[in-house]
Amino acid sequence: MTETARSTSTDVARRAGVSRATVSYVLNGRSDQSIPEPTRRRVLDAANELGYVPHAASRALRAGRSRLVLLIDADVPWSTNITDAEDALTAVVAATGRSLVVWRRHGPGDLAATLANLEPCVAITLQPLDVADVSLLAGLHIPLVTADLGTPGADSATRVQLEHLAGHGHRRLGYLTTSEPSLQQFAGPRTAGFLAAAAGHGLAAPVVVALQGASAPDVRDVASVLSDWTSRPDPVTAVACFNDLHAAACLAAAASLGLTVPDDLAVIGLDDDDFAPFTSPALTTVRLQPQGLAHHLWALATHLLDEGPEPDPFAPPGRLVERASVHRPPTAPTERKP
Amino acid sequence: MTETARSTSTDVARRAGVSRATVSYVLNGRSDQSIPEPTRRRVLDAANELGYVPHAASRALRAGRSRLVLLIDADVPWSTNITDAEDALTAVVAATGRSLVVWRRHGPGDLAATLANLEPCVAITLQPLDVADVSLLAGLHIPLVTADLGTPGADSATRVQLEHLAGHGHRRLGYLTTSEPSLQQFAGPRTAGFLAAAAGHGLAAPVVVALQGASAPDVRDVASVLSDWTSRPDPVTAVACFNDLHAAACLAAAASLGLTVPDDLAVIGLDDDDFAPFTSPALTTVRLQPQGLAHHLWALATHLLDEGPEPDPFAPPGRLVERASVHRPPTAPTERKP
DNA sequence: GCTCCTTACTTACACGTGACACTAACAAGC
DNA sequence: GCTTGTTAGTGTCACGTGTAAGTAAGGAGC
Repeated sequence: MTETARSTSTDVARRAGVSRATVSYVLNGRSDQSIPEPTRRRVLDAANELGYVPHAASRALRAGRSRLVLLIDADVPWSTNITDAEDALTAVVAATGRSLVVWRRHGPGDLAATLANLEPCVAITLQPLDVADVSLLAGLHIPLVTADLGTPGADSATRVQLEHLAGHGHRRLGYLTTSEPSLQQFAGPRTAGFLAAAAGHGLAAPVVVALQGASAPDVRDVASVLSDWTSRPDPVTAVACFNDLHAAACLAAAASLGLTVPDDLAVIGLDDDDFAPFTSPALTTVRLQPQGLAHHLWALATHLLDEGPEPDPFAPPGRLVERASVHRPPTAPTERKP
Repeated sequence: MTETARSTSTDVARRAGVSRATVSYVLNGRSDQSIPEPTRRRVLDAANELGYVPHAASRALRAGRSRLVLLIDADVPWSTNITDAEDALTAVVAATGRSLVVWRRHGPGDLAATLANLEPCVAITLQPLDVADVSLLAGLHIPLVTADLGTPGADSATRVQLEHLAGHGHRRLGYLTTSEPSLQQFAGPRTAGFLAAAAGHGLAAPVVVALQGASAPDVRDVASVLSDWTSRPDPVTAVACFNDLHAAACLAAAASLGLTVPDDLAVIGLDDDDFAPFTSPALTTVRLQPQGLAHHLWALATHLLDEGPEPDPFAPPGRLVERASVHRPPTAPTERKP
């Protein structure tokens, strides 16, 4: 196999015996141009035989917009839900002929450099950017789609947490969350949603504690919180957590205090991470369904791009995954997945 | 603020009172062109005032190569090590003025579509692609860098696992891995590395079992394996696992069988995932150091691109993270991180 | 005064695509 | 036979950049 050059639309035109314009009309399937079937076929065959693929950069230059969609990920710890959301978004975007690529920001100054290399694209972010970044995008005329998860009621998953605990008779609740700045975008609405749901069920306001720690809290810190909560006059009997990692820390802390889960203390997580079946006891948690979020985000994007209709506000629904950390299951705490 | 158009090098030239070529020479810092300081300064000031950023698509068209590096990720479950490797690679690539973007493949046919949208770029993959994909890249003249982790001795992390177990007196070992096809690229070398290290230490060949399961194995399957291993005439006293998720399943299975870890059975993982401190007992594991891998990959890339020197083969080193699943720590099994 | 060399630029092309405007050939209408 | 309309195309420009080739001005050499 010799060193062959990339074939261009000029090569296709020459091989099909037509002009380059005709090639463009055929391959872009324009209906306002009359192209007889034999010619159309000649062009298509030539393109196939040459393995012609339009040059992305050239096309982006001409169109003023590339077919890339940049997902700007914050530098936060991963969870199943984030990768699920990414996968769903990848599929949705691919269905429109575009491609989603993910960029994890590394420092504050990197965004400008990255955009300079991607430029005529579309950007999506799962958490709000600060003012400087937004004006950066505006200066380059890059449309930005933001998942506004901060709207009231946006986090219905915490309602699922609360309803499960309340349904099992727990009246005095604790909420364990994080004080990590980069996670506040998620932590804020979740805490608010949990408190609102508790109020809606006529429960006393849950006690909330936010612990530091870049990805996970320290077990000793959690133990001291639990020790405090369970030794009150009206002891906390159930703890809902910001995510599964916090819940796992909570289980470890309970064990170190000699508390039995779920009898002395119920614990519920959020995310359904891969390790959730393997904690002791196996973690009851709530799984988000990010496929809907992906469709919502892309609807927002098309609204910005092609003037599609503005989509309704959207709250990703949560699905309860019942294991053994809120109440004892009828059988052994091991599980068999489908 | 009015709707202003993107500024181009023509705008900069007009504002500085020079031709577009001069602008290009100044901004690209060409040393073979003589540009007096006052002119240089006028151009730089004009570019700053207009917020000029070169158009990425146009530049890629002209240069025949974009400044994007595409990391092709397989559709495998995440671990701390993969995201660490991505982050390190992002930093290394950014230091060269290029940008790394990540694409998670979703189906077999998607690669062609994605490349058509990115085209004049560079591709990096952490696991080998099949023949069709490689020829696809070749047809589009996209350089491909592959991390060849399958070379002998490439997985030194398993040697760390073995040495820790052997150092604590374990002579009869089990190795628990996965039969999942998409993970074989990692599983194969790891198993081979563990067996080789065991032979090197004069131990009997470890018993190996590969379980199915897309991300994690089923606890009952693991329990039946452990039950078998521990009831032999020469019972297995320590188990090394493919990753931390398998190790967590192993701990849960041991608990369900009434085995005490580490007294009845030692368990060691690989990855140091975020949840590892929270298992019961806290998981002893091995953390890979992917920063070195990132540098190695980029050295391979520059070798392909600019004819830099070919780098030496590289094996990412593993670092032992000692917790409580191989031997009892002197104090309580909770831990405080720095 | 003429050539030769350097300095400080400018003009013009190429990269590959998409699309508007134009045209040659031919049939229909009267 | 002339206009009008349709069919099946083609010629050419624009997108924004990087750079090779060209050129006008000014001084040195004789």
